[in-house]
Amino acid sequence: MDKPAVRPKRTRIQREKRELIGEAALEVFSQHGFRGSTIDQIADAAGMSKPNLLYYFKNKEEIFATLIHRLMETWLAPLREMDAAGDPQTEIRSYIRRKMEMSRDFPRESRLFANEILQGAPRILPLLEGELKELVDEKAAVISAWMREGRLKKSDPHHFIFAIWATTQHYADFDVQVRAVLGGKRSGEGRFEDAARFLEGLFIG
Amino acid sequence: MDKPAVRPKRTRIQREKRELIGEAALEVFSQHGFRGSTIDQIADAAGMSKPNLLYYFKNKEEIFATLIHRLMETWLAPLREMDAAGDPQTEIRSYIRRKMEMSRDFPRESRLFANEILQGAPRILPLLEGELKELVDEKAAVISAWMREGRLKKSDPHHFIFAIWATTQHYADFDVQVRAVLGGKRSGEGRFEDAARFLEGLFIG
DNA sequence: GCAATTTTTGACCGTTTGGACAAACGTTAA
DNA sequence: TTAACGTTTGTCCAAACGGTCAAAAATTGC
Repeated sequence: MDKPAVRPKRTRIQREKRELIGEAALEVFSQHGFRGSTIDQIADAAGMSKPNLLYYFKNKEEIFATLIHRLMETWLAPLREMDAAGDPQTEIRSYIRRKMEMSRDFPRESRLFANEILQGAPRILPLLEGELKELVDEKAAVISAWMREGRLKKSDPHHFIFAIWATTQHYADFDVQVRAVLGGKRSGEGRFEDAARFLEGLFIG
Repeated sequence: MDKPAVRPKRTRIQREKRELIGEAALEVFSQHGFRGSTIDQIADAAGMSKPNLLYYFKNKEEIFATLIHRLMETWLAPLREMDAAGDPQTEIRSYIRRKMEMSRDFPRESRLFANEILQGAPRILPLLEGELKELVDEKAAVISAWMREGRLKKSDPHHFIFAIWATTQHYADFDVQVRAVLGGKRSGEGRFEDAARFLEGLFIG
């Protein structure tokens, strides 16, 4: 209905600059949230002037929307990879590993996403109710089958998936708290490894 | 050092109005975050004019700080109640229940807290590194003892606690997503009950 | 009833912010 | 050389915002 009829043709510079702005915006937005970030901050982080930035994105909203929509793909990839034909334990373990790696390697993306959901998901609610729900329902069915076959401990598959999301993303979104509680000693980079091992035990063991 | 030397004496009206403002501010802050909220919005929600509100709180920051510090008490209470002398299974189950009830009954508080942590906990970092860390270390030791005695499945007690936080708070903080994924049918109020049962099975079963 | 005190408000101010715009600058190719 | 096109910037504006202030209104204590 209201999709962009034509994909705008972009020059090399436009592609590069939009990419550069996206990176800068991710940095800023993930730290201060949408309302807490200013176009000037993003422009500074991207090393350009505000009007110049607005030459590439028509407004602040569009920068944010572009970012979060691009992010959604990356975000769902690990769940997509879960293979019904594989071994349940291995599949779950891999899923947890991948999600944990994302928390470790892309904490800004995780926080950006968390922020959007916390505010009520104003920009991506349709995606959650559509694409995401479909994917989760599909994978929940897979997990459910595994449970019926006695290859995985029985429980509610939807809440099972929620629990994996919650626990893995916790290490990105609540990182400050995790580090504060673990204290200097154990809050080195090893904490992600420890957490991953713990979660495997929790969800599989 | 820099503590308020004297607790300011407050009239009945001051106590009532500060309470009223707190309630309004919780509503607004939990929806839009600190920077996304305006004093006018809070004043409106409290049914008073902006200057009037600023007669009770010297600025926006003070409203927020008051809220979040008051919240911390409530937030830690359930963990405080965990009793080393009790039965491990019962204690863990009660803890999960209480945390789940808080997500159901005080989602605004949960989101306010999540927001603060996401932004790097600028106002409560000392509390996290002090009071919270001490409490968690203490309870982790209790859990650890239970595990050593073979009364609870062995795992890392700190990550065990994190996992309970993450999963229970998920149902408040990511409520929109949970409801979107569960869809109309199963996203009624029963979802908290379902989740609580699932989590008991996960952490105890 | 009245003076002292507390509470409330309208008007106001300086700053920040998102965004517009036209003019300048740079690049390319006929 | 010059026309065409893409890129960059300085300047500007209106709205939103946090916060002040003096004065009016309400309440309280005697």
